[in-house]
Amino acid sequence: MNIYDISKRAGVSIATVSRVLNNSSRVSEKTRQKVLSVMEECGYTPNAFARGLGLNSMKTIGVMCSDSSYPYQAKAVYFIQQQLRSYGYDCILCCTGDEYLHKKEYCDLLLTKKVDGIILVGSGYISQKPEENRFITETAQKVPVMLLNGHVEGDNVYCIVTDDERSMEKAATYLLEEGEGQELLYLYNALSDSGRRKIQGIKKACEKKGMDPEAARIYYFDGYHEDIPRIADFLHQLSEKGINFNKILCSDDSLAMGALRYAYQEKLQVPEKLQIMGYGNSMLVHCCNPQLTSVDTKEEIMCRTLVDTLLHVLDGEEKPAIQVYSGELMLRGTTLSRK
Amino acid sequence: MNIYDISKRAGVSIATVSRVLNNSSRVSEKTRQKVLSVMEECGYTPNAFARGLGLNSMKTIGVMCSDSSYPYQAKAVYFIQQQLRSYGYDCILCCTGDEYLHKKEYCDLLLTKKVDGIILVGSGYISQKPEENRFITETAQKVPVMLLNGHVEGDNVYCIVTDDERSMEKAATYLLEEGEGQELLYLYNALSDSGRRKIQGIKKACEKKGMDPEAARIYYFDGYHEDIPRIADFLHQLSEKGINFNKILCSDDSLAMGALRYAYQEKLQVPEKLQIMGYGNSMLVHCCNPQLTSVDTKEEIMCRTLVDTLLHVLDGEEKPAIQVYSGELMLRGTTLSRK
DNA sequence: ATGAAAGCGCTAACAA
DNA sequence: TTGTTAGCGCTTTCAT
Repeated sequence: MNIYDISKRAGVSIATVSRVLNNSSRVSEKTRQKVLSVMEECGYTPNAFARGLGLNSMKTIGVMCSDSSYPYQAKAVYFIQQQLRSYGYDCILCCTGDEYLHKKEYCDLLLTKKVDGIILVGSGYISQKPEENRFITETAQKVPVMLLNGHVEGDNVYCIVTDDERSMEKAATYLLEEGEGQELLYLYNALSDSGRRKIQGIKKACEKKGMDPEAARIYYFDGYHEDIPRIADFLHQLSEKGINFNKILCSDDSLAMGALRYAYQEKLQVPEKLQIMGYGNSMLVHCCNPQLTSVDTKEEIMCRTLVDTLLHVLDGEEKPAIQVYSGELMLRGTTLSRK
Repeated sequence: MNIYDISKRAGVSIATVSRVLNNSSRVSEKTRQKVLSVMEECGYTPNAFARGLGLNSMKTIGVMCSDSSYPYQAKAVYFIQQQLRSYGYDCILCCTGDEYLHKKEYCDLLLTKKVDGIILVGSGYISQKPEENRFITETAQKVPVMLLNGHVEGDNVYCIVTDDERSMEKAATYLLEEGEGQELLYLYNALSDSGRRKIQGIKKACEKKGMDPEAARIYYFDGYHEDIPRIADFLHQLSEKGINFNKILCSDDSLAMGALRYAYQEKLQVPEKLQIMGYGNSMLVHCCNPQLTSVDTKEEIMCRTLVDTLLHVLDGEEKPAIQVYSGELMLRGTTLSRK
């Protein structure tokens, strides 16, 4: 069943059928109805490949992330997919891992598949080495590239980012001001673009409190973010080494889960003896006792904006290259509350 | 840049170029090298749409799930995507929600997009009403349909399932045998196919212990699985109503998080006063104190098997219609350990 | 408003 | 082993 069959049965030419298919206005209402009813009768659906060949688009967007099972990315992928569908677009999902070459290869793969645009989820796609970001601007010469939480300058590249530096600065400032002492430890496990911005925020907060930002207790946990027991161990080792802290700020809620486990193992009361703060405001904040203070990064609205922006760009409209959202501190039981 | 350009520059016909593209053995090594080098030079990649039109396939698989941000589904989608890619296939992700019509519509949409196969993630795709499962068998007349944790009979439908009934029976039996009394409460929040099998397992365990399976304390939490505070409230209300329990078995780890919150709010010591068991063995098991006893459902191996099976089917091989995996009890701190 | 016909870039049957 | 050629099912230009 193809366009010829329909045209015969409807007593028109294939051109007319095609026009109906593409909602052209240059078809009389009468013939349009006739053609539509024949299509209905036959249960006809146009061949997507042939259509793609003619239109040079199959209305699909490539969505890349390092690992879509990570809570943040999982949410992002979900929101993006939903929003794309509302515009009639589908998404091809690619989990690239963290290696530069894989990222680049997947990008090329998606171009080969002739997607209409590419979305990079997470700041892991931005490197400090400019040459490792070139694949993004190069890709953008073919299709619009959208970055969620990453920033790179280039034609046809659009960035939707959280103001991680300011958000982390706010979070750290809060902790430094609450409770006794300023033994703040910052724990992170991603060396990404946003990871670096977060660290800047921490240092800024320290500086403003008259502390030496270079002496800030900033530690990198080199392991899988879901490996809660190892995170706890890591903190234990730091403490064994004589590093003092009574406040832990984490780059991610799951790291904070490790911090809570550490507190439990060491029988440190939270928040009296140890304050803990996460980042992301994921479902994990409710999975612990007391509940976790965290920073809400407005993920859903960011994803919707990202997709809206992309679709406007595909429509040829002008759009801002960067759109920044601010994080919001969600105070809960793992931190002391302001008197 | 197309196949004609390449053929001209390489001094061969387009048929030969096409053969090289498709790894045909009917090309001399010399011309193959010549053609390949020209392709390389020109940075040529074949047009995927034209290729799809000719081959009637673009090597894409449709992956449907209700909400890819739910931890179980997020993991499944990730494993499936990775395994598909290792075979050179890509996946189009669709989040359908729970409504029957949406599921059916997405299925049709994927067929329209001419995917080579469809994977349904989660038992939510199976209804008790046979007419609501018909879209699956109908779809299977066009492309192979794979079910992860759902079971339906039909040509070209392949099911990879956890033995939820036996697994839940094992879990419930364990709880009934440990500690004082048999006040076991079963909490679930999905009325899906596997949800029903789990309940059967609970009843069976009760029966074998000489209890009336119809009197079993089986409760449905009608809410979002991530809404931990509401789950805790729900348990509180049950207890207010005079329903006694000192053991809670949950259909899902996130429900168990709610149970732990409840215990915390009521100051019930876990596991001494209240034993809690989850299902799924997700990262959440490490996010609480004590750590959560749960049932490991072998998600990764199931997903790999699913994709392997699909690819063999696409190759025309014969494959079993059902493959069943057993769950494994992972004992941790929220349950009493066997003496 | 409608139709004829020339692509789009590839595959594959058939011929050589 | 290689080339010729007829599709695949659609879009779109150019007539009418």
